[in-house]
Amino acid sequence: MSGKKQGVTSMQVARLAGVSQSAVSRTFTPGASISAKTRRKVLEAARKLGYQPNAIARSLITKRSNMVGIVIANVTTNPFYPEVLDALTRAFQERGQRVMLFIVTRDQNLDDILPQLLEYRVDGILITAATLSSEMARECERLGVPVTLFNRYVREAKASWICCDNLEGGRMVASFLVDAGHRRPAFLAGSEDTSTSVDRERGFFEVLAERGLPPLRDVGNYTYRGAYEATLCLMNSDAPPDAIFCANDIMAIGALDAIRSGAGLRVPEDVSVVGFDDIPMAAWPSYNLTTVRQPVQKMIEDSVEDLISRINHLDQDCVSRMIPGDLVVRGSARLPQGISSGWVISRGEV
Amino acid sequence: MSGKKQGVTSMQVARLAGVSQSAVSRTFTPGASISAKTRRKVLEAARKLGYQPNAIARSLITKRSNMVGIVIANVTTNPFYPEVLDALTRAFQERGQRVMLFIVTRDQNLDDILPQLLEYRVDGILITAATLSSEMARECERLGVPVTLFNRYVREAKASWICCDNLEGGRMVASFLVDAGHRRPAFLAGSEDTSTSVDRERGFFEVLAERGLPPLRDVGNYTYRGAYEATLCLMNSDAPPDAIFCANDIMAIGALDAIRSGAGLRVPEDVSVVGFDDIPMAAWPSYNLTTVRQPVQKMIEDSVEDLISRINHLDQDCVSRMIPGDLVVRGSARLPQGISSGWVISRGEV
DNA sequence: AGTGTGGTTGCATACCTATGCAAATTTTGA
DNA sequence: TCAAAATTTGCATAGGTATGCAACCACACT
Repeated sequence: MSGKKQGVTSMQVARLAGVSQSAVSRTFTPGASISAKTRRKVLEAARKLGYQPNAIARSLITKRSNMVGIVIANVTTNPFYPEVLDALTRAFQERGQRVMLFIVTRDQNLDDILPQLLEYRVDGILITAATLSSEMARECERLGVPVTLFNRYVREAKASWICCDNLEGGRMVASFLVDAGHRRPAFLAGSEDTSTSVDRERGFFEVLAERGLPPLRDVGNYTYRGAYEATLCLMNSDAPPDAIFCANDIMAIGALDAIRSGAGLRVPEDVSVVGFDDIPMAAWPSYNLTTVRQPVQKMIEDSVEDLISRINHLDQDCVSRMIPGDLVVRGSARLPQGISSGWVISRGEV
Repeated sequence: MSGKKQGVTSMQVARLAGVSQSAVSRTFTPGASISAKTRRKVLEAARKLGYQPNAIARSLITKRSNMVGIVIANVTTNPFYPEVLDALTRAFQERGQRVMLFIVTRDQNLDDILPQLLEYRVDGILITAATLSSEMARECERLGVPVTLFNRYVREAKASWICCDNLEGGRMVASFLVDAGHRRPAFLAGSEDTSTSVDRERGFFEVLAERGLPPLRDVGNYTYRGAYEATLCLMNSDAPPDAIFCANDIMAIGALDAIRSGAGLRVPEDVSVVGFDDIPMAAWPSYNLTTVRQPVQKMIEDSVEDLISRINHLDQDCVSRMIPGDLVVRGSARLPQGISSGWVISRGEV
């Protein structure tokens, strides 16, 4: 604690400019009542002294920190989330909100994290790939801090959520595979305790059940390696699947590599592979992955819009929004009659 | 602006507990002089009211925000950086520093961004994959805000930097390839204006010049697709290279795919490929990439350590540290005599 | 000239907490 | 038991800004 930051204050600027501290404040407050002349004097003095308003002091008095908290998990394990973080952060930056970031491990308990955000009186909180206890939701509500969930949903808690329609996504893939003639499609789960994986699985098996097909499955823990090994295991079983639907793209890529290099089979001639997310890698020529595209841009826009809007109108209602994904048809899965590679199929078209 | 946050203040807690506001403050200030009995009364009252100290007000008076700014670029284009961001954020979290995040486009001008951090009186700033104008460096110094650069270095500016030894990394790769008998190794640059790419290239061509070999090169713009196309272009030229050293792993993977699927050649029999970073994908069986591993953990630790330490001792000197990377020998490049796949070669061993 | 009008300005205060200092209390030691 | 030492407590103030209010000013209009 040596050395001294001697910040320049509005008082010092006021003295140099020969005006009151109020005038300095008003100069830096858009829309405040200030004449062009004094404004000029203040700006001149501020420039000379290298003055910059103290956002901390401002927050204290306006009760608006202009900071939002972002809580995110899975940044390293799934390339989908860096994209999300990037887009979210930019969106908030553009709207004049600073971002206070917390990275948590998969579904780590947020009850230790949120208080750290609330301490700083963030104006709002956006939670991605993690979920919220109802006590914490109540706490945020009590403090008047709106919360928006991205890709998770909640029942009772007073919070908005914007979510890709994972159930319908799973259904689309199942229909697509069965229509293409597959009789033994398997599901490769991410982890048993994330709603995204669970919902994709449920939709998938719902349709298989309707078509009278058995529910094959294994777990890949959302990782390349986990999927690689699980796939080898599946393919070496007595009755191997003829198609694999993976809970995300990274696992689909792991499955694909396992089928080709590990098991020495061809994709999609011997086995079809379908993923979920549509990360940039999915389009790479060596994978050319058929997958469900999450409508990221739309989801981001809606989330940010909702949070900002509720920050400005604290009485506004929460939104609950399921956004459908599109099936992007590439080369890693056999095609049903009448569908060509390169198609993008939206919900209801199949 | 409707609805009211009526935050609970230390004053209200004090009244309920029948003590002074000072007592409340001291209860929440580690090491402050407070008896167990009053402490208990205060905590009880605080619990009843749902009180939580206001970090904003605290920052105002202590002149310590306990926030650090992280500025980062390339989060989406290079999987190396999400890893870095993740590790950095966790490290700061563990040390009780909140993270204020700014994501910028590649080498966007930071002169617009940093003032936004300084407004909030962050205790320190860490800059990754972007660089700092000397005016801004001076500004930060004037305000007593230490700055640390991660993977960039600066000459005159008063800032610490921790950087992978890119020059030496380039030299290692060149020696390795030439020793393996390559006569026409090419360099695939990231972008012309980032020091990482420039230094890797310089080290690479230094050694080639010493060995009397010509400097082949092209540019891949740090992306998979850019590398894919540039590689095809190289391989279709009159005198194609017999090895390609790429400025990062993502490009190396693009090059690899281009050589195999695009040009129909074998790796490493026809062409060797070497990358830089050692992202997780590099170890995937289908790529099995020989690459230079950046000592991420060490770099992270050093950076965070330096910044925190300089926050606590503002007069402390800045550090300038080049950390050597290791050559991780896998299967994408032909081997020199006496070296087997699976080796990790540190600087000086070749 | 007088009155009214709209725009500026400064004063004083509030935001919420931490902390130096002196007073008050408890603990220690003989 | 009493004085001295050690600990705890409350008072008052500071930190840097925004803003309601009343005073002020310039100007136009009658």
